[in-house]
Amino acid sequence: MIENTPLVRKLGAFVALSDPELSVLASLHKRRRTFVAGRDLVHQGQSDQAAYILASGWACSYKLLEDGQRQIVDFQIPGDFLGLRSVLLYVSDHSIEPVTDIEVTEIQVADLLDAFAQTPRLATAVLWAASRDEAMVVEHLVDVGRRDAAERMAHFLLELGARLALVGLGNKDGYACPLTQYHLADALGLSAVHVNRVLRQLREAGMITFRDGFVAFDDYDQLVKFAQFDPSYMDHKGPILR
Amino acid sequence: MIENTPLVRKLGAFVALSDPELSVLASLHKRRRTFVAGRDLVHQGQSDQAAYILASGWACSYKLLEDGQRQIVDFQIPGDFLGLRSVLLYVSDHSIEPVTDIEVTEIQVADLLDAFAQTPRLATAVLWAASRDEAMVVEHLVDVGRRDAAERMAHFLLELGARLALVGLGNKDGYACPLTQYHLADALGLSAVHVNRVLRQLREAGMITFRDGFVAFDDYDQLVKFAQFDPSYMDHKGPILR
DNA sequence: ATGCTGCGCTGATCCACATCAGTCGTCGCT
DNA sequence: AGCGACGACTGATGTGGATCAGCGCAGCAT
Repeated sequence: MIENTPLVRKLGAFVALSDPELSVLASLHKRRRTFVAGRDLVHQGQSDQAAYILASGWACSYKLLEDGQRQIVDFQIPGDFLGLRSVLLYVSDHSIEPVTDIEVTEIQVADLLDAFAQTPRLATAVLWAASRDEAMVVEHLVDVGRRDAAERMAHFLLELGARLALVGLGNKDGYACPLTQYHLADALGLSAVHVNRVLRQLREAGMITFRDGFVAFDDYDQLVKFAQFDPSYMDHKGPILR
Repeated sequence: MIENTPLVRKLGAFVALSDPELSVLASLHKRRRTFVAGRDLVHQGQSDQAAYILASGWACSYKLLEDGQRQIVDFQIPGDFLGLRSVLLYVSDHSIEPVTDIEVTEIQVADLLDAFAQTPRLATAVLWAASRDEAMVVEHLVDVGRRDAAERMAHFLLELGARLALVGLGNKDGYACPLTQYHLADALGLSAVHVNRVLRQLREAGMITFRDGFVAFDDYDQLVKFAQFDPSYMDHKGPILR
């Protein structure tokens, strides 16, 4: 029996993968590595040959500006690719930092591309996963461009919750969240001070509590309404492509 | 001889495609269609089976919020896919509006996926193109999240110029640009009023002139420095994968 | 010739959010 | 027990950019 990794679960939501396809996928899982929180895996500008799949823990990808500001682009949770884009574009346009200690499996790109030749449906599945990642970045862009601080925070925490729920790490009550307020600030284009204020507002409004590494949805429905959150694009019940 | 479309030129920058591969690609180009400026091709929430490749003209993809605000996510220029993500995710999470009258060729997704099976390198090339699009959205996110209005405008217009230069529609002097100040406002998360002010500042600083449907880089080097623009990620001289 | 509409442009006012300058509580270390 | 590091938290002050209100000009229709 082929192991049920977070990645397999994720891709399986899009294409129904056959046993041979699953075994090709499993054969990609090479060297297992661990990284400690805070020490970058990938640096902006670095050329690398390997990508990773996150097995446990959280990471974030970000871009640094010359003046020292940073913008966190996305957080990665178990089952997500790390640095796939860096490898495809040959030079990394961003850095990746583990938020917690993390475990990953390394993938050689050459192997991945070979696998596409053997099982084209895998290529389709990976393309789908990449599209899904892009959709997340797009939603994040809307957050930062067009929502005020409170809506932005609410929407962002809801979306993170929806993603975590997909891999069994959260539900409508909340989820464990190792992020600091500084992470939220860098992700949402706010100052840490303002993040704190906004979190207090949301807490006092009875909608959400962010405390002690845990996000609690105190009133999920009100929150969804307030943030204009539309979870439809992650609502697939089964594989789209059979 | 296989025709040299903008798409072929773009994908060719990443993978050196063989003649059989090129002919598979050419066979995808089905029905040719035109759309008039301002009338949406794709609506948020719509489920569709076809994607398009833009042959001429400009389009933009955007998301609408309930309160009527909109965030333009990206502009598409000749050679770019339209609605590929919509199709892969099955439901479109965004709308697409032609900025000018446009010509497109329609692609059935089923055909595209079949083509992957015949020529896996094509799958790799499309995955690369999708990654490149994502990189652009990421850069856009950094613009909106962490740059002030003037830097944001400068960086954005530079990036657009770099993309257009890749397909022969611009150079370091400038490019033809059909966007209104409202488009810029919706893309950059600013009000149209402020866009106008910022454009005046940049013009008076002798860096860039946006006027009469034309963007002129008055002092390219100063502009690059001011915007902290790093064009490296579009600097490929030839195919990466042979 | 006379509006009308779309786009570019401008000054005045206001508010959301950044910045500054701290306090407090909780760890882990010596 | 004492110290330093870190994260959460707060009020005072300043500012970038939105909003409002309005003008000028072109192209187009009547």
